[in-house]
Amino acid sequence: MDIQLKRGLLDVCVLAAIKNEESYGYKIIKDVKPYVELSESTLYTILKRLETAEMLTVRSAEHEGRLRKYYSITDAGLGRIDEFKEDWKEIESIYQFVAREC
Amino acid sequence: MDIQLKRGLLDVCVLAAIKNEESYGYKIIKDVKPYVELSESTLYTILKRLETAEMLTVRSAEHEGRLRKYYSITDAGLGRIDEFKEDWKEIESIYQFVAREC
DNA sequence: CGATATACTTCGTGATACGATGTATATCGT
DNA sequence: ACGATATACATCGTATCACGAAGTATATCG
Repeated sequence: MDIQLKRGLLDVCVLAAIKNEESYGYKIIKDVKPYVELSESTLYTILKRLETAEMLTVRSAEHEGRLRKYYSITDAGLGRIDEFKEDWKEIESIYQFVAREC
Repeated sequence: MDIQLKRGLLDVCVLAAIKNEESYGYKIIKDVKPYVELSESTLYTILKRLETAEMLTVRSAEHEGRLRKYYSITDAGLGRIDEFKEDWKEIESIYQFVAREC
């Protein structure tokens, strides 16, 4: 998919991936993969950004000798998803405008 | 609407605005306005980019003493719109993923 | 005659997706 | 026993891009 099109979709995809239960980097990538391709460098950039924006919280825990950082969504994160749903109406009308035959 | 979300949508909106008949900057902004807000500086950047990518062609003509640059879509431009329609299927599935309740 | 609309242009800035690269451990197959 | 692969997180540099600000210039309307 077009890179530019992914912008604005990725943040919200990551939030959706931790919406129901906390998750960690590698799992998020796998969960999101069926919908969008997401590289590790991109994901960790996004996670840091969302953390700064207080849309998620982090806790570190050891899992089988390896460190894992578990991410949980906050109310602000849930609010971000709601905003996206609002924006979706506009996006759909844009699609109609672009795809219309005449 | 979220700026990041607009990326990838704007190019295609501009192409859609000249899809059926040639148009010019000021008119494109007005035609697209009901769907997305688009500033002049953004539009002219986009027009230049699309021209470089050979998705549109330009001709200059005088109109009531003022210069106007008329833009027409090319086959590559029409192809770009088709690509967007393809991407749309993915975008919709992303929306389902993000907006699902569970 | 000033405000507003039309019309195009350039510059600088901030946001951001991604490839490349690096570190480190666990598991699986042969 | 050992190499490949999967798991897991991190950093850096680059290219792309939307936008506000500011500028130039003419036409129209009240």
